[in-house]
Amino acid sequence: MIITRFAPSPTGTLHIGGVRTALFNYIYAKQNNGKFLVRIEDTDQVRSKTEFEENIITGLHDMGLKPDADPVRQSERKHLYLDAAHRIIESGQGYYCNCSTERLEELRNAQMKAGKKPMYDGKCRDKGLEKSENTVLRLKTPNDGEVRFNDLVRGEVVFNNSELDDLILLRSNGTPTYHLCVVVDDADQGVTTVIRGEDHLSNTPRQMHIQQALELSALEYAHLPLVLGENKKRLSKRDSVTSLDEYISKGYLQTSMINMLGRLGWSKGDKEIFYIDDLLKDFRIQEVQKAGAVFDLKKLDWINTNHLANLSLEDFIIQLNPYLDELGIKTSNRQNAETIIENLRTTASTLSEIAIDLIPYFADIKEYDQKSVEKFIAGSKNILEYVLRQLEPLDQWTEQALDEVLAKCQKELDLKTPQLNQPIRVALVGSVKSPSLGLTLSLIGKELSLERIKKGLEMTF
RNA sequence: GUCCCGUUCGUCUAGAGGCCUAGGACACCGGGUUUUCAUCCCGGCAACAGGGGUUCGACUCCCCUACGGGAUGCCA
Repeated sequence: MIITRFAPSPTGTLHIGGVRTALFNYIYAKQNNGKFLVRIEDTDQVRSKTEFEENIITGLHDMGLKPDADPVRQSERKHLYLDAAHRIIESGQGYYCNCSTERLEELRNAQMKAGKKPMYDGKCRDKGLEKSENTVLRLKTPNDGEVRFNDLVRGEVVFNNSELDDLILLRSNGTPTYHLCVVVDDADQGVTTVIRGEDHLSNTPRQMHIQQALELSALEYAHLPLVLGENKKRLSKRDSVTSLDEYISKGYLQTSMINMLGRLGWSKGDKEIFYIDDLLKDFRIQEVQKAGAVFDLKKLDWINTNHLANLSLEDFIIQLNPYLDELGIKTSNRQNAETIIENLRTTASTLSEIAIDLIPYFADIKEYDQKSVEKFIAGSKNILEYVLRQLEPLDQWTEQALDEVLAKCQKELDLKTPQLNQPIRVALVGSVKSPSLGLTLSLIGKELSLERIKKGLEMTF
């Protein structure tokens, strides 16, 4: 059975690159009737925070990437790593080293100066030192030969052992390092396929050596190209929005994020809109691009517009509600709330912006667009007064009736449509953004419409 | 510095030696529909990093250079 895993370290919130890695792991597992696991790599006690761990777990949950077992924490499995380290010592494949960090530093500098690759020179390799307070445990890495593996996205990858040094397995304080933990955990959890970021590519041969020392079977690998920011550099908080929760709070749908991330670095014909089921059916990890891919916010907007449009009204409202709540908007005070939302649902590409556009229909206008006021209201006293007089006696406040009144006004005042409509529109919603005028009036209702027009009148001269 | 990986329109990509006058999508620009906005429709702009090979023929294969990224930690 195929078992994949997503192994984040809780040193920050879940970012979109991580979501993509998790997504691909999830898809690959599901496509093979396998399991998708989550492992929290929290061995860095200084930087790891439980709040980040929670953020990651809820983020995965929000994305619908449900693990097939409860997440495990490396901090709770130390005994496994120490056990493994012990076996490596016993089998003579590791050794204690007491080289000081100063010596290592000097060594590195000297090697770089000489134009060589910096690596540990194996000074303590055959000394047979005993464990003591200032010794680390190193792995005896083969000096020659090569490691090769077949990467699902890159094809065959080869590393010369001569490029690899004896890496540290146990720190002098006795704690295990990342490489040991990863290898031990993957084996313990029965992981068969490691799908991770390209930044781990050169870690792979090291980990394979640990596997060999532990007599573990080799794994299948897929190294994903990195998600890049607009500057073509690795996505960083400095220059772009990286955190999943920021996208969620801006009002991008879960399905849009999945679509965007799944389509990033991969394609299927001319298709652009994918839901998780489409990905499960068509995605092939072998088809993902080898080069890094820029995360394009404009494209995300477009994708979200499409996903929003595909929602039923009922689902749309369910998705929208939290954003309305966020603005303190109550839709319960209007019996035609659904109709309003139905007619305004395409005003923007994110739920948070749509919620903002809905303010005039459910609450007081927060602010009038000054330009529109100057352009359309300021000099329209006569128009507004006239329309107000025509509207006041109207009993049938329906779109059709309103359109008729409007048409009549236009004829009698001898105005072009926008000349009549725009001033009224701005008075009604505070900007030039609204559905057709008759509809807008009917949505807002008689009482409030008249009130707004009177208020508009106060802005004229 | 050294090692590894990568390089098609601004962006995501199609392209596995002749199908390429390099296709699609987003963005952008123009036009149309719409009383405004959004939607929608039509059209346009725009790329094989550079140089050498191999071949009758190269975006596709090989080499070099350039550029970008990653690794080089008692971080993960």
